[in-house]
Amino acid sequence: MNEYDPESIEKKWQYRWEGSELHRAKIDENKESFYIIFAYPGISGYLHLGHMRCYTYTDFMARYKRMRGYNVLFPAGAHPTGNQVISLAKRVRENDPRIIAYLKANGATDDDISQLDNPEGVIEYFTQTYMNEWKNFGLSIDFDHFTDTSREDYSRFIQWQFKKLKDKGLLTQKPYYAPVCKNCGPVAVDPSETDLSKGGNAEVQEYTLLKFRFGQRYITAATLRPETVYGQTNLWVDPQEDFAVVDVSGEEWIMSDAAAKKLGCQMEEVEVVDHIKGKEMIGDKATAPMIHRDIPVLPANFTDPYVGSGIVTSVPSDAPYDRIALKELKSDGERLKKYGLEELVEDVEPIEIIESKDWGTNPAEKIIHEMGIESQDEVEKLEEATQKIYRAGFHAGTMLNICGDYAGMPVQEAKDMVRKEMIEKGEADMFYDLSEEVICRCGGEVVMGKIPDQWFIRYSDEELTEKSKEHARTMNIRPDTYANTLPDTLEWFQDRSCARLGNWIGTRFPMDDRWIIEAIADSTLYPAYYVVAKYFNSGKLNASEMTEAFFDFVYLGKGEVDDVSSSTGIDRRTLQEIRRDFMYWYPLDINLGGKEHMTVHFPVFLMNHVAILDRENWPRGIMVNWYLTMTGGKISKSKGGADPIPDVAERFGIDTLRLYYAHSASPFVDKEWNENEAMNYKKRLGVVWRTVTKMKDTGGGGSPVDEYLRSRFNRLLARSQNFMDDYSIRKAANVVFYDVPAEIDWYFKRGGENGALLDEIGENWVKLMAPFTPHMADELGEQFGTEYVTARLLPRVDEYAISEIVESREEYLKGVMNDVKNILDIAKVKGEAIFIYVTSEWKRTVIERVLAEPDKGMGLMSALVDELGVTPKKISGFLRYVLDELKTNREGLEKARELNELKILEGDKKFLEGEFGAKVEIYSASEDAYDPAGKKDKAMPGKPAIYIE
RNA sequence: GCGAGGGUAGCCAAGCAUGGCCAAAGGCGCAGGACUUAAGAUCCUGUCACGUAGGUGUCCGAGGGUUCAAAUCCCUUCCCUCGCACCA
Repeated sequence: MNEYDPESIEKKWQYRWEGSELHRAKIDENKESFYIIFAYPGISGYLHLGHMRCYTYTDFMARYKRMRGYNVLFPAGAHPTGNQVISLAKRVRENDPRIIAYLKANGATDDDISQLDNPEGVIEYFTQTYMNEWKNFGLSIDFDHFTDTSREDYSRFIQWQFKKLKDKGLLTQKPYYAPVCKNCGPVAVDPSETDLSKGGNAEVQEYTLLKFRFGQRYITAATLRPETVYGQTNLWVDPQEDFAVVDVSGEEWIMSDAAAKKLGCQMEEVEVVDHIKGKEMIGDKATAPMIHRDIPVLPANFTDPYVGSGIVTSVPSDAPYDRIALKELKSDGERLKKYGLEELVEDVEPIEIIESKDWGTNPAEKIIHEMGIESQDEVEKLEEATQKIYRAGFHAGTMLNICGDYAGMPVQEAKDMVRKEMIEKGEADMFYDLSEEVICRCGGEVVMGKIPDQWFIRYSDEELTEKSKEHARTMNIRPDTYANTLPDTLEWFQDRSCARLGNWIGTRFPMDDRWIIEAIADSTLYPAYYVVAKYFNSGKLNASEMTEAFFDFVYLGKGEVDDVSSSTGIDRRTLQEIRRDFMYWYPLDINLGGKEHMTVHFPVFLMNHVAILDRENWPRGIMVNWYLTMTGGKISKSKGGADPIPDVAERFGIDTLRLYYAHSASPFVDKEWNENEAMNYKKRLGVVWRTVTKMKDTGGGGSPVDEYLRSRFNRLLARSQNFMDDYSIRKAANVVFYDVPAEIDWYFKRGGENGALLDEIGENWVKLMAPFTPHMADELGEQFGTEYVTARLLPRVDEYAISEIVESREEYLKGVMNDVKNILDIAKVKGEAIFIYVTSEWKRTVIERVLAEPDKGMGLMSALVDELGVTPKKISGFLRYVLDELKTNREGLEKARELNELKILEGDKKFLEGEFGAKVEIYSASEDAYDPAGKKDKAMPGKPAIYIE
């Protein structure tokens, strides 16, 4: 027969599947439905092998369930919501050489590229590309249900969803602070974010802006540690700097110009009315918040106008910077004199406020001493010291007695309470900033801005949270670790902003069309929409007909069909058909997605279902897959680093890649892509191919090993199905592609050649392969005379074929062969003749008696001595051994008891002689036989004695 | 920081829930052989150490403990990876 040629096979079958109805889901009330999706991809570039891992797992399950008799719906879609598509189009329009090279490397033609200079073109091109790649991977997707989130019909659905959320009181508006670009509006600050040109690693800092009364004005100082206000001793101001005087709702606040600008984005009515030089403030006093003490303003040069307010409140007990600056100042006579501070500085000493186990009550002093810090210019060391003290203080610190109402309280608790009290009393305010400079792709600066009327979905709602948690516990969630953590995640899940102002792709907010619904929020309930999308795609529905009444009827069963029909213009039959479709396919059985979704998509996916749909339609399962990585990091669409899929597919073959996904690692660990390993899977498929070929070409008669193969195959068949039912994809693939062929090899080795049996098992084996390597399976199936093995049912386990005794016979034989090999290895004998002595019958009798009365122990001795006619010494020795074995290996004893060893070995004498190229003689230890080394007595049931010469 | 997961032989990777046929599956790599050749082949054998008889010793990040018995259970400790919200 022919050689394994993946390329031609895969093309052939993909073409045939495409022309068939095999993957189209049709309602069949006689079949149980199984509805599975993968989390659809956002459109930001080409798919890579990491995505395909997730999609392929979905296909394994879809194909497996189909072959187990379920009616499977497996749709797909794409998610262009957001600004990735817009920015990609913009870069193409600007002829960005990097993006052009990326597109070309992935096979885009000049024609394609010319189409990509506008968002619509990008969406069109990539949705087509994705669909092609899915088809090329042999995914059994029903494309009749395809949708993407930029389409008008999808928007109709999302608007309905948000109306429902509004009706349930789950939408709310409140102020929100977020990174914004002046030109582009809100932006995400994230290392993988393509819309930033700088500062992706920045973190949002939540400062408390302390207000120090300073005459008619206030000096402001921003701190991350509001609880340390009890230890304030002075303020630090850079005498070289100029500061702005800002009018904030009638009060005058002093801060750096940069801070004033930032504050302007976070508060209304902020206006710079004056300026003041830093040195003008030096030596004066200001009244500190909370402690209401007058503290001096002292000169320092470590302050930074771009951090906080540019002015620092000094807590020398807990802040290494402050401690060292104070020391330096005190010993700098010249400077003290210059500003006339000699007396003022005398009383400024650290005030102990917090105690922690590791750092005592004066941590700053301790750490600068330990780290040998001598100057405020040693920035790196000081940053490290600050971090250390901050962590220790926050987690292990306790407020000391001096801290008023908060004395004795852990720092963790005191922190928020102190801040709250000061804000309520008007002595402080919130101030948000980014930890480093962030620049938008457009070149504009990104700052923290206040959005006063941000829309949120109220995921904090108690009833919703409780219902979702309760339901999550009943769901089928893989892996188990996620099943355990999901309820907790739901618990801490807070309100989440769900819309944004400005221009990007998405659905207009139905209550206020200045807003566009955000990307996480418009992709929670979409499995419900796939069902409807089919009717839109086929032209049976148009978007304008998708009214609130329509969706209410389809998803909630609300309203009379006649009313809905007349209000929407959709005919009754279509309405009823869609409703029936929805009720047939829903609920969703599995939502499969990458681990990045664990704290993002999956919780909101679940909560929106619970919030909006009836209980019977809440999702049943979630499966999370881990990443495929490339040396070091996760593969990223935005950063490239992954080979274009068509190239890889051509080199390895699709079935190879599919087997690689299935078998090289469990779905629940990260896996590093390894070409060498992938190559080995290609070889493995070659081996499988040849084995099947050999099975088909062998046509002999029956033999005793037939029973064994039948037993083993059925056992493995059952095992593989148990694994698949348990989502243990890797284990199932291991059985199918390694364990089964190993048994078939053994069968051939033992001289098996039963043509009918091999045909039967061969075809059944091919069916087992089908979910994993469908192209190869259909090709091999066809050679057995079955068209579309992938569309058949998996074979049923024949329980009667499974036989312990038949299998243990072969195990026994393997054991004996292993012992012989062992001896041949170590004992340097020629191995021309092998003598095997099977145990004496009396030993078997001892085992019988022990198994019959296991509690009697050595008490069995006297009866045995009478009965067996063997010397008591031999009996007691063996009995002791058996009693010992009984504790650890009862099963082994039971098996040994049942074997007719002599018969097995006699039957396979020729085989053994062939294997070892030696003469084999078999005796019972009870008979008188050639035994020059006195081995006979060593024979045990299940383990014969062996002598070789 | 918060939360989760993990460290098993040269590498990848099972096993751990339910302690005992666990020197620890399987794959890769490596070595030797067979075959016969240009194929990224295939097949067999070996691959912790020692051992001229199927055995013994040591071993599952490190250190303790429980137990007749620990890769598996408990405690301590070191190291690694990942997710953390307006990014999909």
